[in-house]
Amino acid sequence: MYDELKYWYLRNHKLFRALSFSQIKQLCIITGFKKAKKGDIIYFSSSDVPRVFLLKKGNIKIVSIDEDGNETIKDIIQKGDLFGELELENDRNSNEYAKALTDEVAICSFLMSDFEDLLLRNPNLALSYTKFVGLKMKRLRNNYANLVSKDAKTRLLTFLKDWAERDGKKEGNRVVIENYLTQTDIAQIICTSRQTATLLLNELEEKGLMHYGRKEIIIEDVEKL
Amino acid sequence: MYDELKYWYLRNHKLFRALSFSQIKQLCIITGFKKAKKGDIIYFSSSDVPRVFLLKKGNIKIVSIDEDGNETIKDIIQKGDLFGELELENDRNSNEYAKALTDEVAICSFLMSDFEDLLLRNPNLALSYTKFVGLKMKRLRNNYANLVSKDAKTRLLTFLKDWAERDGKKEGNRVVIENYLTQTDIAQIICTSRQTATLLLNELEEKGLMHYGRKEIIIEDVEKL
DNA sequence: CTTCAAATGTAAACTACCCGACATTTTCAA
DNA sequence: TTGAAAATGTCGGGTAGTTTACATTTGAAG
Repeated sequence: MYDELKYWYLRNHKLFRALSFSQIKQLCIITGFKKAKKGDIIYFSSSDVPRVFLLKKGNIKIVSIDEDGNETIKDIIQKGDLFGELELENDRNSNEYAKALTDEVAICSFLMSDFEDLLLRNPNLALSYTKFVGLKMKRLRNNYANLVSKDAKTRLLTFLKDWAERDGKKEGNRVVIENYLTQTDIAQIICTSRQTATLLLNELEEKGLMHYGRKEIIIEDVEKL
Repeated sequence: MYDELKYWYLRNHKLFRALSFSQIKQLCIITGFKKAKKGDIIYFSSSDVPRVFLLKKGNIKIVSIDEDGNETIKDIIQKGDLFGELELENDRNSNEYAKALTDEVAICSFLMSDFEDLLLRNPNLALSYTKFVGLKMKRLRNNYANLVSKDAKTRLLTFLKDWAERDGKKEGNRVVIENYLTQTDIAQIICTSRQTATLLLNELEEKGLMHYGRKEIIIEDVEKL
């Protein structure tokens, strides 16, 4: 029954839809399964065997700590996303970990070596996977271009639009986003200081363009952002 | 004979080493081949069919222009690198082009669809390719982290070390790099203004740490950078 | 050998943003 | 309920780096 559940999770991912039952099974047998709640830390690039993870439910952030002890947000992972050693190269020296942003986070994982085997036996999957990684790369590129040429305000706006697009409930031009990020998180994502982020958010609020709440963010008109 | 040459180029790339002659041939038949000299512009994300490119010889930079007409260097491609629509997704709306940085640039290309076919028929290649893309992604990530948390001076040093590592001729701790970049290029790569880059380079020169010349760059002691 | 455009050097004014410092509010566990 | 920690709000000084503006040097084409 537990196995059935895990099967369902994978089966429902567009990447794995093309697989046969036995192929899924092959992954599933070795699959790890983990639940977490808000604030929990999930290590994955630690002493363990390299794994690929699939976020089944909730939201998490990938954080890395540099020599000086500064936290940097590397990525925000949403339901249905794959993460971990996507490069299929184990990379021991990066000290990254994941942190649950919402309650009820569910993650399943499989061994990288098993995944590789599966890719080898399933060229179609390999191709899909490559495209998937490519997509991630494109997103990263966009962020990069943004960071380089735009100021903090523009970056915030871009981020908000993006977030609304990906995660918001639309009602015409009005968008409501379930907010699982603090202003500090947002600041880190758009690469600015917390104070600047706060300032800019309040500025938007005063202009009546959006409302920032700890539980949800309401954008009155996405077009006007 | 011409075909033989192209075959050799591909054959010599680590990515394609595992392929049989006929498989290479499959790619090669449709392969485009192009030569360029310094300053030439090579369009690739234009009206044409989507392609994957392999830089056989020389160095090029990938540049994109944003709405305001600002040039941004997206990537520096070196001999042996694949580039183009690596995501295997054709992306019409990005106006990027490549520009030759050295004389005697040679590029071969193949149709994306052919490449996909090949990947489908050759799971091993698909896996290698995925890892290759992953590596690119990791590099991009590093740049990103650098840009976020370090100042211009550190970024310049990191870039120089990196360049020396990848492209320099070492004689002990002394490294000579063939210089195909202008200071403007370097500035764009490390995301700062030309003036700042000039300033920093001259600062390093005064300290006797390196010599910047238009033809070559000499780093007296990489360790001390 | 000229000429002209591109590359490099230099300096001052200006500014977006960081950083430290603190007040206020909210949340949550004890 | 209450107290402490985390999140948010606000302010001003300091500064790295941009921008503008111009001078000088280099190299390649005619």
